[in-house]
Amino acid sequence: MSKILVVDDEPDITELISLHLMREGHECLCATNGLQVMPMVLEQQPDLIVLDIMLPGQDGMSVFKRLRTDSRTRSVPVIMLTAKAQVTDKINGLELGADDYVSKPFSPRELALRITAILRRTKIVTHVSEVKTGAFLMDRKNMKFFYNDQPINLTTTEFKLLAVLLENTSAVHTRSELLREVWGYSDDVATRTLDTHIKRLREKLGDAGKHVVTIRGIGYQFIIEAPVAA
Amino acid sequence: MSKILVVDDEPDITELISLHLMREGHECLCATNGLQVMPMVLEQQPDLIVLDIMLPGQDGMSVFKRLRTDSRTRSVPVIMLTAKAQVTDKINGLELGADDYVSKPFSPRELALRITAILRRTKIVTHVSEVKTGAFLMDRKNMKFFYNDQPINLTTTEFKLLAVLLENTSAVHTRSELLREVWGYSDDVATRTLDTHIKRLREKLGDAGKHVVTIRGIGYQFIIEAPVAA
DNA sequence: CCCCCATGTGACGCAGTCGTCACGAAGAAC
DNA sequence: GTTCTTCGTGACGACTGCGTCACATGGGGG
Repeated sequence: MSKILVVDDEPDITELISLHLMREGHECLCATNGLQVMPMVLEQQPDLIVLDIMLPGQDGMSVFKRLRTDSRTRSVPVIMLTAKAQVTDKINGLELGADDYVSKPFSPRELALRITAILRRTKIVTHVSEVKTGAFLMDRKNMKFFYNDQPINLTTTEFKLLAVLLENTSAVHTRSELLREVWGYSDDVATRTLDTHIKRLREKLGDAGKHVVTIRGIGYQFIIEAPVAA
Repeated sequence: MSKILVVDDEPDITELISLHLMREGHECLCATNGLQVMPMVLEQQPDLIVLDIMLPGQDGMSVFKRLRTDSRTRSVPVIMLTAKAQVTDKINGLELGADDYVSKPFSPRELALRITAILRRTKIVTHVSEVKTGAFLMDRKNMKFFYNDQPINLTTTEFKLLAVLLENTSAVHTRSELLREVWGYSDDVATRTLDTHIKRLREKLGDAGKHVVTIRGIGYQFIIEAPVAA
């Protein structure tokens, strides 16, 4: 049940494709002119785009480049469609960052399956959200945290706090920033809760707790570089 | 700089592939027998697998099925490799959930680019911590969950449970799978904990609780399609 | 050297969450 | 319809995690 944008100027092809896509249970949008693409993508936010290279108004390749250079559309998967079956073109498309490449004449069933494959990947992989920072590994999916491959059991609040600190290890995170990010406080509140949780975090981190550095009068910072031993 | 497992029994092909992969800066592992695959994947945790359909010991298709039915390996992208270029085989592979399909003879450069395309997708999407599924929005970063933009307060366990269910809305999640994924139970345990948490989840979801469907004797499934009204 | 203030630390009570159990309801098999 | 199994549900006790407070510590400015 995904929203798919098909961009092609040949009515019989778009019809063929959308027929198959709808049969698979997808919602299907169509555009026939390259200039319509960006506005449509921004407005409709499709889950995937099928893009013909040959287009009137603006050729498909430059449409594709625009999609990939705009941060709002960069992550939308694109399958390229073309009549030229030469390997060089195929490589051009993939090289630019297309997710797949299908040459005409193509089996609409195969296209539909390739679409499904990419959509599945998009969804599955989203869950692989392990972020490694130095000897620290943050596994968002299982909400687990590892230091030198040793699992460390953190509570929800501790996990969030550490996540914010690890998000940027070169910046100092002010007290109000942390209170906002972790606790959702919008205005400055004088509370010792943050201090207590920093303490608990340091305790659980053991040796690694030294990486959590107090910036007096400002806030806290997670410093990766080996902290100066006491 | 990704780890890639190439499974093929033809030395010249594996050599060709690994040469190109290493040139692109990837780390390359090889297996020549289907039986080696599962252990290697579990131990090495490759980022992507290139799998030939024709293998001694165990044919590629059944290796692939095993990879896709085990939750520990389900999310690893697989590119299928085959000598049979017929469309039917192509469809077979994609249908089973391969991420791509390349027929011999193939351009090693094209294969490398397809690999890069899939890896790029894998990585880009990893950073998107918000996953939208139908009217449901799961925000892993802030560990928040929304239904029709209404925030729903979930506990850690409830969040994990729902995350696994939403991971694949087209599959039934068995009781043992859920107990393993959420609670970390490795062997089958007879417990009513799961039932209770399903109940609590349904309560908190309110109307949307209907999407959590019991598959009697098997487990549970999150079904997006509008549930049959009572 | 002294004082002030920011932070560290331990203790405490409340609220929320968890797992278990007993009982009832609902399917499935026959 | 009967029986057996599976699942839903409510209640309960134990435990964990949380925020607050009081007091200790320690750095910096005067």
